[in-house]
Amino acid sequence: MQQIHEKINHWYLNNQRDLPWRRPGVTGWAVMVSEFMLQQTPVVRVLPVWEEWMKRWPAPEDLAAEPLSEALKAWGRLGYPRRAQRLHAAAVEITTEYNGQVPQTEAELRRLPGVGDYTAAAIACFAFGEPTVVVDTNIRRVQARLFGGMALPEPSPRASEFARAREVQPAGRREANLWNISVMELGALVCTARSPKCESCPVFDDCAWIAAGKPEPHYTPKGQAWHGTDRQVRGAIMAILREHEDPVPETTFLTDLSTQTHAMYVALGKLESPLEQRERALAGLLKDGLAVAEPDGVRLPS
DNA sequence: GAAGCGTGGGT
DNA sequence: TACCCAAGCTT
Repeated sequence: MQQIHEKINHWYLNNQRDLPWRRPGVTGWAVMVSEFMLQQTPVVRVLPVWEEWMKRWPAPEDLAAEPLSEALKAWGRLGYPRRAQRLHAAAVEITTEYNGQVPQTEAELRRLPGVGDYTAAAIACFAFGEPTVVVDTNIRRVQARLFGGMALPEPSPRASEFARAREVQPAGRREANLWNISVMELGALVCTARSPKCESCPVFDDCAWIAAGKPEPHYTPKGQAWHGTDRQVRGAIMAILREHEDPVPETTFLTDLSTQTHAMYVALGKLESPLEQRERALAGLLKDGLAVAEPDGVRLPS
C-alpha cells in the first residue's frame, strides 16, 4: 500500500493543475465557494465565475450582506441555482453563528446548508488540513478500478466505499491530506469515466481492473432526461428573471419561453400542455424560494 | 432510496 | 445527433 501512496502522490506533485483555490494562502471561504460551485459542474466552467465571486465577496459577511438575488445573478449559468441559494444561506449562518469565520471541523461544516458528507470533508481537508476521509465521484471511480477491479463504482455511494477509503488512507495529517487530493486529481485527469488514460497511469501495474482485463461496466447508467422536462423550463424562467430587475409579468413566460413547441409535446406523448407545465415549473421555483410572486409579476428573491 | 434539480462540452 | 457526465445535496 505504501508503494501505491508514493506513486500516486508523486504523480500528483508533478501533474497537478494550477487551480486558484489550491494556491497557498487561500481562505476557507475561497475553498468553500469552489466546492459549492464544483458540485456537479466541471472545473473549466467554474473558474471564471469563482474569480468574479471572490473579487466581489472575499468573505462570508460580504455575501451575507447582499440580497439573494445578487447571488443568483452572479451564479449565472453555472446550473443548479439552489446551490447559490444555499451558499448564500451558509454565508449568513457563518456570519451570525461563527463570527464570520468558516468553521474548521467536519461536523460543524456538515450542518451548513448545502454541505453534505463530501463537501464537509473536502473543506476541512483542503482548507484546514484536517485528515478527513474524502469520497467524491473521482475517488470512488479510482477505488472501484484500482482495488475493486470494476469499470465503474455503484450508481450511489456505499458505506463500504467510505470504509475502504479510510482503510487505504495513510497515517498522519499531512500524509492523509496529500493522499486525498492526489487520488481525486488522478480520477479527474487520468482515471476518467470515459476513455481513461491507463497508459500514463502511475499505478497501472497495481490496478485490479487492468489485471482483470478491463471488464465492461456491470450496469448501464441511466441518463438524465432534459428536453421537455420541468428542469428545462425552470432554467429558462430563471434565465429571464436574472435579466430583469423589475418584476416580470407571468405572460412573459408564456410568450418568450421558447424551450419547446407544442409539436414536441405531442411527440413526447405528453397529455399536459406547455402552459400547464410552465405554471407548474414556476410554482416549483416559488415553493423553492428561487422566485417571488408580486402583484405585478415575478422576480428574484431579495 | 429513488427522484428531482441546470448547464454545456466532449464523444 | 444523442447521450454521457461533471469535486452532490435534499426530500
